[in-house]
Amino acid sequence: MTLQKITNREATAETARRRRYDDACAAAHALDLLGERWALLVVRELMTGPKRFGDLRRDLPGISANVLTQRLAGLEEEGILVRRRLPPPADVPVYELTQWGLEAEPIFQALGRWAARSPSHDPTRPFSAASLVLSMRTMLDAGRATGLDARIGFRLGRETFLARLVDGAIEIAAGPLDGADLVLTGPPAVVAAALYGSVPLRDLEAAGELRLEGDRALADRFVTLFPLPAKAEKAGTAAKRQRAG
Amino acid sequence: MTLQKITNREATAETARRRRYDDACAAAHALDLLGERWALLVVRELMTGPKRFGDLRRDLPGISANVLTQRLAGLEEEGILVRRRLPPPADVPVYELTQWGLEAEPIFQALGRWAARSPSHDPTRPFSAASLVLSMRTMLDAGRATGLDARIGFRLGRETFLARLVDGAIEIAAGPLDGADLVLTGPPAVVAAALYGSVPLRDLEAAGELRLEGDRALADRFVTLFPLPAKAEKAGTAAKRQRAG
DNA sequence: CTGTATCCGTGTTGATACTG
DNA sequence: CAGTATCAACACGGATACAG
Repeated sequence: MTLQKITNREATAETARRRRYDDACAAAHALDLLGERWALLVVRELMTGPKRFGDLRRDLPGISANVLTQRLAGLEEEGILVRRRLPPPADVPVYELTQWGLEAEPIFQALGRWAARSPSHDPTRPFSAASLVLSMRTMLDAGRATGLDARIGFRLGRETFLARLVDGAIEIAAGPLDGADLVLTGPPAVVAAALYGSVPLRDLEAAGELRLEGDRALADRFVTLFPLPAKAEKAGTAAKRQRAG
Repeated sequence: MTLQKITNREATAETARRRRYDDACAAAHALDLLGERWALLVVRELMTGPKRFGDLRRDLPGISANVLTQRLAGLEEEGILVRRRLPPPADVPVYELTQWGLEAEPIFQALGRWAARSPSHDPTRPFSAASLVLSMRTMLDAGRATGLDARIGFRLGRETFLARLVDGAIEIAAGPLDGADLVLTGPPAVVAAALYGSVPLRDLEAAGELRLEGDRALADRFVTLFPLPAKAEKAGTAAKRQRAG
């Protein structure tokens, strides 16, 4: 049995090496590190702060426990995250990105900005709190936000986030909602519907899916700050044009 | 046999749907589009212009013909690239990114910038011409390049590229070397060794791996324009520090 | 040259069960 | 709650051979 384990480990190590791209390009190396299925989404979920194993399972619909275990081990080995224990009295294991892991955020911004133009993007899927936070950081239109100075709180499931809008920039972090001018409470998908789906705030409120507390005029302006780019042409259209031209 | 094919197609379509992330996050959708093995590298190779099937096979060491076929089909279906025929007398099939596909370049820049800090990055691997061009666009230090106005040509295998340095920015495209102040000839990996590996130009020249024609002082300055970021801490170091702190 | 067909090893997944 | 262990199904990737 031990022999079996050893040969298995050697076999998987060997194939892991074979599955890497034999390519000096740094982008290809990034895929060696983050390209396995689920890896990037695990990192995404940790971008807003440390999480427990069970949190990650809940926030990544479809991942199985053993795959999550493998990804966490691999990402830790590469120095992208750290497994540690919260100090007592919590004393529970959590996974936390390293500084370098945190610096992967521009990757999500580039991916998100680009894919927002995809004709086949379906936004009516599960949406995690971390995704919402990252998307706001990504999609804020600096021009539309200039001159706005405000604090907006979000209650998304069990977590709370505070956003500070200053001079066309946005800063969002998990934490208490002290001093918020406005607080939005609801599932991430509903907040997203308001920001990106052009669903009127009062409709969401009337449906009981979203709760607003505080400066409602601020809320009305806030939902206009995240314009989506135009969709790319559907597959085939571009080809037809090329043939016609 | 036809029945077999049909059921196979249905089966693969079904699993393709299952293998997508059930996630509204745009970054997750980007992974649905580009996350399959080799997909992103195929796009990378096309970032510098249309290529033929055989070119892609050559420039992607390790990809197999059927995988390349599948990826090209998938990327075409999503509207990321187009298969077309070059006009006579060439009259050969080529693959070309759509406008939207070209807009994926920031993804490579984010991935490359981040992975350049990886402790496990091994730059002594095969290096394609497209990778070199993208890496120069990514890593140019605008500060170091200010005030520099020059045209530098590259002969990399069968292809030639002309870079225009203007006011801290770089523009590189495939094309003739007309009006170049300097021309570098050699394999992409050797040029990379000069730009990123701090290998002196005259050593590479003496070894017969690189040829310089034109303004040699310009060459000496050019190779200083692409500084690499500091490596992240090795896996374990950060963890130790966290435990110690 | 441009792919397609086929075979096979194996990684991924999801389920179940189990440990601490 | 936080994983580990095992297993079966299956599609994917890779190599080779082959076809238009």
